[in-house]
Formats: sequence, structure tokens, C-alpha cells
Amino acid sequence: MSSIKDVAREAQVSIATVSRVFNNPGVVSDQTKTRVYSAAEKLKYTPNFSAKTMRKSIVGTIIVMIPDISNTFFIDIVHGAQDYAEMRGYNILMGRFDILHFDLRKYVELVKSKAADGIVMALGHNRHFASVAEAKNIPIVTIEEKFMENPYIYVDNSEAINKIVEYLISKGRTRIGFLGFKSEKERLFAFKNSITKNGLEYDEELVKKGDEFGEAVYTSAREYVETILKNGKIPDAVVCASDVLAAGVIKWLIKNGLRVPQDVAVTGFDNIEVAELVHPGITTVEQPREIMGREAARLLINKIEGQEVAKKIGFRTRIVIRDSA
Amino acid sequence: MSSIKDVAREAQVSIATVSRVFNNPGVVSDQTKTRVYSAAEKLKYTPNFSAKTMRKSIVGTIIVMIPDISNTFFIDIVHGAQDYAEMRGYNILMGRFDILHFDLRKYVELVKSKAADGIVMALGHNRHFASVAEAKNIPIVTIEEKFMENPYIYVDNSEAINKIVEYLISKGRTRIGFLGFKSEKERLFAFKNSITKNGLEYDEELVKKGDEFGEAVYTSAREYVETILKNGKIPDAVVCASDVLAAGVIKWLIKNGLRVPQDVAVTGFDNIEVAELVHPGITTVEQPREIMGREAARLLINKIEGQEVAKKIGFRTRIVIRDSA
DNA sequence: ACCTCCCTTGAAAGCGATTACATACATGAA
DNA sequence: TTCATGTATGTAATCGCTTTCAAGGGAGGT
Repeated sequence: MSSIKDVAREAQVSIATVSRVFNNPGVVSDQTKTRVYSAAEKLKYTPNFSAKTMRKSIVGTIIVMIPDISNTFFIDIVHGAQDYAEMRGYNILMGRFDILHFDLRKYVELVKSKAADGIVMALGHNRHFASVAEAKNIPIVTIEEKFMENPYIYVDNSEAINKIVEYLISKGRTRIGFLGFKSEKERLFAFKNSITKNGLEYDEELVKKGDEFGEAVYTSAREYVETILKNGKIPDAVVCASDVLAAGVIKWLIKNGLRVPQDVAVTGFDNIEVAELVHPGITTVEQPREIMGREAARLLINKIEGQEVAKKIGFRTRIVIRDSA
Repeated sequence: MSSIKDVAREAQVSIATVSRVFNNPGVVSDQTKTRVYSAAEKLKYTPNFSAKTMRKSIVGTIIVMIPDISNTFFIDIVHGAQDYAEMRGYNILMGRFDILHFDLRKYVELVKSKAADGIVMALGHNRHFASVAEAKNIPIVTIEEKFMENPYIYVDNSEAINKIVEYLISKGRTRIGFLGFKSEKERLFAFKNSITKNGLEYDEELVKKGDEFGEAVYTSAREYVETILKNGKIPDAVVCASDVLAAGVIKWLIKNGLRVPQDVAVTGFDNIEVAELVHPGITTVEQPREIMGREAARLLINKIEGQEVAKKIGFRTRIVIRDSA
């Protein structure tokens, strides 16, 4: 690889001039610029990234961390962040964390060693990770999670659940069940509130806290269906805290001879691809995932570049009506 | 941020010694080591990444490029690559490309500027991108795609399709249709071969080349179903080149009153989450995605580190039988 | 003709590390 | 005691680039 020195020699100018041609072309004469450009082209010169960032305080790379699950929900967030980051001239370093044994230190280290400038954490429903003392003083933005004093992006889960419940009620459903997550309380809480607020009875037996990730999700859905079948108390609608859960519930209801939505309406949450693909299509809540990713990246980059940023940014959700409810 | 110089001063040693403590601790005395460690701790010293890589020839970052679509297929590949890369001390820089207007240059530039060491491209079925002259002489490994003279990872599509076809035949299906991709010929070709080889008639009217990505996939599936319905020639089985296509076909068949698999069996390809989630579950072909990602990373890192690597590595597929066929 | 001022360019310091080479000291062999 | 050897550490060059400071030279003003 040829360096700035080689180009300088080839163009018969100093290395300072070569540097200027690429970083501050305005100050150098046209004639010199031409010479430098053609020398650079001839030698296939590409400025060395490390050398450059060693002199600058900003690297131009941000880390986006998502849980170690394959879920398009998180991918959209990454995409959104990436689009925005690219616009601002930043690259994305993919971080990944094990939802149960989460070690943030590695990534904090990456930022401290100036391999990256900051971190976006898309946490979903993970409440397991501990605070990391080292994580102080490095730029972090989280999504759907508050982490220390850092800015975060969130959606109004209560409002979303309430919208879903009221939609079901407007369709004449009165015995509404809920399948949520073990480690996420907000949606269940919102569900309970919404049910009582609307004058319905909150029935513990129609409510279950399932698993959030991996194969266990399917199992949770199946168990939920088996339970209500065994209890003989069949709800006329089930609100699920994710589309994957909803798809599972639909599948097992149908397998057991129930019709969706005629016998039981089912709603999801997230509006990922699955919601469109299954039959019947899932009525669900859409969160602006790409935009949330963008905004997280925006906050982070602004923070990295020393600007004041908002403490938090909230987004509203939107109900997507399909055939399942 | 404190630098090696600060630590040296604090520990009353030279910077060379500090560097040795972190890179080659064997040669420095225990006493000195202790002094340096505590000085480093006190000053919260973290070695600067750029400064380090400026002296080394290897950066420790590889780029993994996947199409700009949300598909768990590619995510698993990234995960596999990431696991392996981490083991070897490398980070993953997420690349992303627009499946239609693909510009490799940006990422090639990243490698040339030594922001990363090499590229893994998971191409799926994209045949659109042009060769990039600049991409010569940089370490690249592709998945499911041959790109210039670079090593690649592949699966035996013909064998997979043949296995699926023969499975269907063994279940008594004789009028088998195919829904493939516009830009991928291999699977269609394999299908045609398999059909004739097994003494069945290859019927153009039961074959369609659909879209591969995004919303257009659903449309392709719907159009396929509409076409066969309109023609009045209903196959008793449909082989689809992806699970998403298969899910779409199942959905539209059911909507039109046909039963899956009783009236029409449907098979997919990939074994992504969707195959498990929909009802009926999709019988499909599984590719070892994570392992493919791992192997790609392994080849790439070996190449980066100057070892000889295989020209290509093939994987066999496995049929996953569910209810749709 | 002389002095400013601006435009362009070069020289050199410095970013934070690694590492080849040199040096100092202790140890054991002769 | 002397010398060779090995161990621990320091000195300084170097990686490739940015940036400050200085300087050369032409243009314009007086």
C-alpha cells in the first residue's frame, strides 16, 4: 500500500500538501491539485484510517448492540441506525449480546480504546443486565430501555395495548386474555389497566407470562392454548405481547379446531414480517422500528460530536388491522 | 484519556516497558509489572486502538455484508461469522447492500484504508452486482455466490431440490409445480432435472419465477396461486425456492378454499423461523446457516493472516419435515 | 521603489503506540 | 578475579497522517 509519502514524492510536493488536497482542497492551487490527484490515482493511494483517526478525536464508528436472537424486529433497528449513520459518515460495528449472560464490558472497552465512538443498545425486553461502572462517560443511547443516565428511545406501550384492547371491545369481544413476557411488566400492567378501565373483568386464568426469545416462545404459546383448553375457559380474544407469540397461539388454536378470528381473535405486537405471512394475517401494533433506529443513531452521534441531546424520545404506535381480529 | 506516556510516568518506567507489560508480559519482571498495572488502573488507561493498528498490519475487524432485507436467513449467517470472529479476536463491521443497486466500492474502500481487514459477502441469490476492479487484492469470501477468484461457501442446491422432489413423489404426488426466483437459475434447473429424471412431466404452466425480496415476494406467491387457479390446472404439490414464498402460497391456497397438504402439498427452502410458525408448518430444506457464516469467517481470517485457504467449501442440506407436505 | 497582505507551500512537531537495538546489571563458569 | 551469558529496561526510530508555524513570492497601494 502506498502512503502519503509516496504520493508526495510522485507529485513532487510535500506531504502536507497532499494531506491538504484531500482534507482542505480549497487552499491549494488547481495546478498542484491536479498533480496530486493524478499521482494518487497512479499509486492507488487510499488514506490510512488509523493514522487519520489517531490525530482526530472522532473515529467515525458506532456500535449497535442487539440481542443474540434472530428477530427481524432488531434488524430493522440496525437498518435505521445504519442509514442515518452512513449519512453522517459513520460506520456500524455490530455488537451482539447474550440476553441472559450479558457482558457489556467488551464493547465499552472498544469505545475506550477508540475503536468506536459510542454505543446504541436495542434492548427489547431485557432487564437482566447490570450497570457497568466503566460505562460511565462513554456515549450510549438505548432503545426501549433506560440505562443509567443515558438518553433513550421508547414507545408508549400502555397506549398501544389500550388501543388494541379497545379495538377488540369495539368488535364485541368481552373475555380477553393476555400472553406476555416473563421479564417485561409494562405491557401486562397496561393490559390490566385497560381491561378494568373499560369495565371488563380481569381474569388471572386467561393471563400468562411466556418466554421472550428462541424456541421457548413457541412452547409458551402452546402451553397457553393448552391451559385455556384444559380450564375450559376459552377467551374470545387474546392479546399477545409479540407477533411470534401471536402466530404460535393462532397455530395451536387452529390445530385444536378453533377458528381465528371467529371463535378467538388474536392480536400481536411489533408488526414483523410474520404478521403478514401467516394465515390469518395478524392484527398487530406497529412500532416505527427503522425510525427508532435512526433516532437512536442521531442522538448518539450528536452526543459524540458534543451537542446537547434530548433525554428521551418517545414514539407512538399504530394498529395494523388484518384478519386475526 | 490517559496515554501510555502517562502510565509510564506514573509507574516510573519507560513507555517501552508499559507496552511490554500489555503485549509481552513474559519479559518484564514481576515487580515492574505490578507497578505498571496499578498505574494503569489508577489512570484508567486503555491502549489506543488506532495507534496500535497503525504499527500492526492487521486491524482485527472484518466486514460482513448482507442484503438490505430483513430476513433471519442472513442474520444467522452474521451470528455464525460473529461467533467465530470473536474467538479469533476480530470484530464485525456490518455492511449492507441494496440488492438492486449494489455498490461494493464503499466497503472495498474501508478495507483499503485499513478500517477493516476483509469482507464476507452473503449474497443470497443476487446476480446483479458488477465486478469491481478495486476489489482485487483484498481478502473477500462469499457465501452462495462465486465472486471473481475468491473462496466461497455454498450448498448443493441440486441435491436439495432433488431430495424434496423425491420426497413428494414418495408421498404419491405427481403433478408438481415450482415457484422460484427471477434471478436464480440453479434451483429451477435442479427442479427440471429432478422432475424428468424421475419420469414425471415438466409442465411450464406450473412453474413461475417470482421475486426474491421485500413485499414483491407476497405478490409473487399470490400471483402464482391465482394463475394456477385461473388455468384450472391445480398441482398436487408446489416446491418453493424459499420459506417466505411457501408461506405466501399456503396462505393464498387456504384463502381460496384449498387444503394444505391434502389438496396441495407445499415445500419451502431455508428453514427460517416462519417455517415453524405458520400453520401448517412448512416442510423445507435446512441449510446450516450459522456454520456457513462461521466457515466464511474462518476462511477470511485465515486468508487475512496469510494462510492458504480452500477455494470453496460445500455443505449438504437436510430436509425438515413438517405438516405442509 | 518599498511595504503590506494574501496565496501557496514546506518544514517539523506530534498523535500513541511497537520494536529493533543498546545498555546495565546480575549470575555462573573458568 | 574475569569474562561470557542472560535478564530487565531504556532509547529512539517508525508507522501515516494532520496541523501549526514560517517563509517565499506576487499583487496592489503609496
